[in-house]
Parts: sequence; C-alpha cells; structure tokens
Amino acid sequence: MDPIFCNTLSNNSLSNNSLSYEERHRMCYNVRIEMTRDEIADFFRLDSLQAASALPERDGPEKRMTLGQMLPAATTSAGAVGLEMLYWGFTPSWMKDPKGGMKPGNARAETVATTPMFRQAFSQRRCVVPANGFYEWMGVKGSKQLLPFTAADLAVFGLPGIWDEWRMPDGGVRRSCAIVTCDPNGDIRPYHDRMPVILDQDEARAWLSDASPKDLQSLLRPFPEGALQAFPGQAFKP
DNA sequence: CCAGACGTTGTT
DNA sequence: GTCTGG
DNA sequence: CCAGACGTTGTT
DNA sequence: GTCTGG
Repeated sequence: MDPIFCNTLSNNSLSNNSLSYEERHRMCYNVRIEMTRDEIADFFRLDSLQAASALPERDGPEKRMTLGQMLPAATTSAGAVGLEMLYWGFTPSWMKDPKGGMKPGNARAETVATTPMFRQAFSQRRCVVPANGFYEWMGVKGSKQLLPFTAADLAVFGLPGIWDEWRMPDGGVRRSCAIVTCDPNGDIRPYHDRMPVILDQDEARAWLSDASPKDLQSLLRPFPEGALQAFPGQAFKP
C-alpha cells in the first residue's frame, strides 16, 4: 500500500518558511489531502509509478494542509499531465524577495483570467490539487473550529489552481500555486462567502488541457448544492 | 511620467 | 512582466 | 479586521 | 460617516 500524504513534509526548505502562527491560520482554505499515491494517480488517470516517483512518502499523521506547505499537484508539460509538489502561496516570477512578499493562496474565479498577477498563469500554467475534503470555520469568535466537508459522490476531487516559477539567485526554482475560489453554494454559504472550486475527474482533465479561455472559465463555478457533506462531530480546533 | 503595486481572507 | 495611482 | 483616507491633474 | 488598503 502506498504511503499517505501528510501535512508536514520534512527536508523541504520551502515548507519551512517563517509564517507566524497567526499568518498561517487566518488563511481561508484548509484542505484535506489524505489519500494514497495510487488514489492520486487514479484520479488523474496516471500510472502509479509516476505518482510514486513524483510525490514524497508520508512522514507524519497530519492531513490538514494550509498556506505555506507543499501540495501534490497535477500540471501539464508539453501536452502531458504529470505530478509534482507545489508550494502553496503563489510566488510570481517577477517577485524580488519571496520572503514576506505577496504570495496569495487563492485566486478568485472572477478575476483569475484577467488580473495582471494571474493572467499569464491562467492561460499557460494551470494545475489541479487532489483533495478529499476541505474545512470551513465554524462557531463564534473566540472558540472557532474547523468543520470538515467532503463531496458526497467524489472520494477524491480536484481543486483547480494556477502556478508560477520563481528563480532563486542560486539558480534553483520555486514552483508555487494558488487555488481558485468561487461563490459559495448553499452548503457552504452558512459558513463562508467563498469556497474552493471543486472539479471531478473529467473537469480536472479539462482544466489541464489547452481548452479555450471561455471553456476554462466555465469550469469555475460553485459545486452543486447538496453535493457536499459536513461532519460537525469531527469539527476540531486547530 | 514614473514609482509602486500587482492578491486573498478575515481566527486561537 | 504589466497595470495603476499619484 | 482595523487603520487610514476621504480630491484633482498628470511629462522632458 | 464610509470606503479602502493592508
């Protein structure tokens, strides 16, 4: 059995940045990525050997991923879909010093195609992060908890994103991503005014294809109402 | 015209 | 790199 | 969420 | 007072 993904990827300097506790946890999306590499490969219809070579093994029990960590993602290179790890926090190629700079973890569906920061990535560098859940804040100020959601009919689903590559002075590169958000559906609206765009297998492939901007944009809509399940009994304090 | 921004979300 | 704000 | 702005024009 | 920017 393949190992399972975890929250903390040791030996990776990119995940070990200096975000404060507050900075890490005020971010909108807390994503659940708890699946085998085979399950990830299956979702993207890729060979499990490729997943095994591109993605690291688990090194801990955590499964809630947040900004500043490395995420498994499918990207397209020379027309072929492959897997890699991307830093969550979009770091544009023109950024002078990625430490402390602007590194958004989300891109709005309404603006991702046109806003200067994202436009080129939208047309040329799209990715999909596999997930099997996400979390929304629940409760009153002072005692908020993270409420888990899953997609009723999708054990694994895809979170569309965009990525860019930042060249380090020493010649190394950091590939990073942002995940696309949209209006909430009726399941999420009680908790938040945004939600991640959620794609099934076919839609994920379409997002990774060279589809027209119009067709790409049409993928970025709220998940059908009633298709998400909340698990209040599993809510937790981070 | 040039300097500076360029993004998202919102809690312990 | 490209747009915007002063 | 809080601090700070809140107006206009626009160059050698 | 209300909007915007961070």
